[in-house]
Amino acid sequence: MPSFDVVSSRVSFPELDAEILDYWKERDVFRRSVDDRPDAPLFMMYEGPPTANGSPGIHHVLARVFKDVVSRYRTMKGSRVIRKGGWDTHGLPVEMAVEQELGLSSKRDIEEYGIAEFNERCRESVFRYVKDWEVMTDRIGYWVDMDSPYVTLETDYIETGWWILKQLWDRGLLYQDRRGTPHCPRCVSSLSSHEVALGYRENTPDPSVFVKFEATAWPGSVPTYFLAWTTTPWTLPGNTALAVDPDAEYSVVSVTDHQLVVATALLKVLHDDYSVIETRPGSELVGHEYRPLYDAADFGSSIQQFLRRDGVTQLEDAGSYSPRVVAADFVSMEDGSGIVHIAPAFGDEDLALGRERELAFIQPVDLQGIVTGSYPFAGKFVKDADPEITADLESRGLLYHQGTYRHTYPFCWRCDTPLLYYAKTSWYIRTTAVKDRLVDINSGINWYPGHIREGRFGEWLRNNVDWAISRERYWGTPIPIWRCDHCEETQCVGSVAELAASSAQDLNGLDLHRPYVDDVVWPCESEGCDGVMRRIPEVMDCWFDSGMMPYAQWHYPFENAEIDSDGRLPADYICEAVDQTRGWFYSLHALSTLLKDDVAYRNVICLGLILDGRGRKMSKRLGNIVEPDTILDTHGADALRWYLFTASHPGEPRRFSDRLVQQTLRQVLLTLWNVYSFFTNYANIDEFEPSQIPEGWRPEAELDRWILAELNQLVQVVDDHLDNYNPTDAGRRIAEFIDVLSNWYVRRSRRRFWKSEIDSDKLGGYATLYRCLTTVARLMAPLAPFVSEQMYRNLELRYQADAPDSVHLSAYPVADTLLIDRPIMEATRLAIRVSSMGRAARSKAGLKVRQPLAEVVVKTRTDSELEYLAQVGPQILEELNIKELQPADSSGDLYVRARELADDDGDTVVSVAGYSAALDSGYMVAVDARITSELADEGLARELAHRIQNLRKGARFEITDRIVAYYDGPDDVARVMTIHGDYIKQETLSDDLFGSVLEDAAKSETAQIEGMEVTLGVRLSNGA
RNA sequence: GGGCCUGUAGCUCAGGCGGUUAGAGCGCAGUCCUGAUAAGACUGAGGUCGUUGGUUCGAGUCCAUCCAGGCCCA
Repeated sequence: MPSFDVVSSRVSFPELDAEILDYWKERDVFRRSVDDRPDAPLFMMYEGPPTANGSPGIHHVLARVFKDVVSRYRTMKGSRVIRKGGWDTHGLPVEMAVEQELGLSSKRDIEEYGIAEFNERCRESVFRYVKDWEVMTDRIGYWVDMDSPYVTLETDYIETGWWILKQLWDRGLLYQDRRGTPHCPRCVSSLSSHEVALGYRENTPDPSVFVKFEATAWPGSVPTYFLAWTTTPWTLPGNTALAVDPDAEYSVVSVTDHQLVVATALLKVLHDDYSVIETRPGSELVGHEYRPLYDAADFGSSIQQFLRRDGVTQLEDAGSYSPRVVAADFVSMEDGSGIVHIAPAFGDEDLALGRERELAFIQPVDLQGIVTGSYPFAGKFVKDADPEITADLESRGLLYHQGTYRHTYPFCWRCDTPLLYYAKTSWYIRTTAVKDRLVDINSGINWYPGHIREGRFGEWLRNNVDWAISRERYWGTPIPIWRCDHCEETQCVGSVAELAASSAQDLNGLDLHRPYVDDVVWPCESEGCDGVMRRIPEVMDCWFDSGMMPYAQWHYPFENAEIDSDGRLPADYICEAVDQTRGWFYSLHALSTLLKDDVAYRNVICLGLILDGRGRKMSKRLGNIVEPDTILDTHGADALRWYLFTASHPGEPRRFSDRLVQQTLRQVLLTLWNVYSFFTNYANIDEFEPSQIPEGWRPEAELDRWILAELNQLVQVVDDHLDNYNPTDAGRRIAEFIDVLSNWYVRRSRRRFWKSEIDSDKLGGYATLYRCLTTVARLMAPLAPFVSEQMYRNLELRYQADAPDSVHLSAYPVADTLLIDRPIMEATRLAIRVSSMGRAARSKAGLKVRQPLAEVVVKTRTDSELEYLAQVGPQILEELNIKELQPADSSGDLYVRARELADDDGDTVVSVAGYSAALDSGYMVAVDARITSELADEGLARELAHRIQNLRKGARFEITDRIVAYYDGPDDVARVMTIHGDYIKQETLSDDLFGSVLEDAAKSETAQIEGMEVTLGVRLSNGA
């Protein structure tokens, strides 16, 4: 019975993945990795909930594997890692998709279709791709609790949200206000500042118009106009004032037959000839009245006005208005004309100024962005009305100039409609009340990369504005505020029980969504009021939903009130892409600051965006999302994971490339696999078992001491990197180790394993390689969970009955620092370098490695390296196939002459005194290029042995089969076959070499060797 | 306009505190090695280390400026 399962060098990683997935499922490994250690320290990972209304892309895989690697590492380090899956199910994106499917295009359509039915469709749609997500999650080896995920639409989840809002309400942090709010006319909803942040688009063209407002009582007989600038002509019908800087100087200039008033500093905007008539400060313009461009009374728009009574400013109906010039402190002297068009119905600054100066308020546009009233351009969408307004003004001589202005303008992050600023009431959370705490608490968060903390995120927090949380939509967490329809009575409801009590109804089983929750009403209890308490129509921003997951996933505080103290708050670790800075990272942080005055997460990896092959951001909208399935089916999960971890540091953006995944596979995973396969093949031949390694065994052979030194240093470094949330450098270091393990350790050790007897040297080799493979398997388990599991099971588990049955339940390796032998590491590095240079020297002189040479002269950079050279000389000689090594110093004749011949720029190989010498950075490796006839014979012997080996291989003999070889060729061949017969026999496991042609050879060939025609043939030996 | 990040070979990326001639992988051309390897080694072509200044005996590295790109914000 073989010691280990036979490992073929040909491996299908996708098939291996499937086998391992079955194993995990069978043994319930993931659940046990959490549940079987109730007393272990807790490590909390929060899953940022994805929306499952679309299939997952490669960028989702990126985030998920970075979440997984940390969780698996912490598990192996002994923590109990809680990670509950979650689904984000509410919000505009969901509504958008359903609207599209149903062919609805407005809120009116939705209401005609029916809110109940519409929301039912939304509910269905968000689980449509859950299966795809589960399959992907499983397939990439992301361990997360998908059996009991939190779901933002569930009653318990919503109830926690209500509780939170009630807390804020009681503290006066939840309020309603009329503001100039970014508003999407297609979605007919306002957006929060962080949603706006998601949709800025640069270089957006907008009209740039300079408009003339005619002053009505300007002294003198020449018509005089105030020149104002705007990029939104559609707001002009809403104009009720012009603002000037009272301290700036304004000029009155004469142009053809009229006069214009412009800030002196901005006279450069005038294109025509003009002459300055007079100048006066802005303060002297204040109070001047002018004729409105469109008198609201003539076009059917209602006129209201801000009036201050007893210190309270309110809007009241008015029959007419007289627009005038007012002073403001925000008038720019950078662009425009220094006179700012004010429309309180739109911009936030305009609205504030309207209140302050008791201006008129005219709203000629509805919430869908359609111009109302009887304007010539009524019924048009505002952006379409722009050119018509401009043309109309031009025909009336009120347009001074028009052009195009390119600037960065916000668009709806989901539907790409340009946003309008629109004065309306919304609900806000007063985050500005805790702004300092937001900033302070952030300084205690460990950000990767570190610059995010003070940079992007810190900057964002320092510019914090109140969080607009209401959405005039349908599918979302309903805002739990009930209001009397007659009086001012308002109640914020903090739980379902409270709602039941207030409404005196049994609400068991009530769907808290609209429209059902809207049906819960009760009589107003205010004295003498006969009104009815009804819920306000708005639902919550879906970012609020995701931000409250630390509490809502446990239905806190209705259940699990102990999370405050049991380690489940806050998270130890979260990880999402950088676009969540204003999204989830913020909503978690804001709510945690408000509710707990503490961090929501201690460590966070902020991933760069994943780009497509052309460097563009991947998004559903562009349709350039890479499907993970194809990659997984061809290269396997470990290759994809490894690539994602190591291709670039997590914070950097990365282009995704299938080619590079394949490269990773070959270079790292296949190389390791081949070492593994090599080991098991030979261990099986020799019936090596780990139990044969003596207790307290220490490596003796130089190579063994070297690779174990490298291994233990690797353990230290990798552990340190992973402890610092850096899988990238951890993976890169492991890959470097695999490279030297394969290309130096195994290469140099092969002959030790070929020996037929098993001695202590060979046993040392097995012990060493066994330790390397088992240690690497554990080290890389968090990164490549599949291949490491397979190696662990075959190498360790079958020999340790009491070992955990999964590598992911085993302990992370600990370095044996006593084995980290620095001198031997440096010596071997020197051997590798000298060998490489020696090969260069041979190659340049056309001396193939199979041809033995007499001597190599090595000059090192420093004297201390000469000692190393003595130590590793035999390795170098064997590697280079040379008889003797001669050390040299900088005064050596050969070195001096080589230096003279070499150009002083760059590496070079020169030919000097019969030697071929490679020079590099103060080193020289010179090989004696002279080949004696003895050396030539030896070279031929090696060549013949090599040919026979190839025939063995071609005949598909077993590695251990003994054979008989036949040859036919010139005398030289016969001579060498005789002189070096023993060597050739030993190398090729031949019992006999016959100088004739074998007719029925298992394999034979006739070839040109060193200019001679030689025929070789092999067959299995029947003797021995 | 402001903030943060990035700029090194055709591509993907390394280059602690400033220090001899700036590296690796992939790709291309050629040679070699191989009884673990789907691999590996060597050679060649390919670099104004984004630009321009500065500090220094010495700058890919530190400072400033500008340019380009990305993300974010006004």
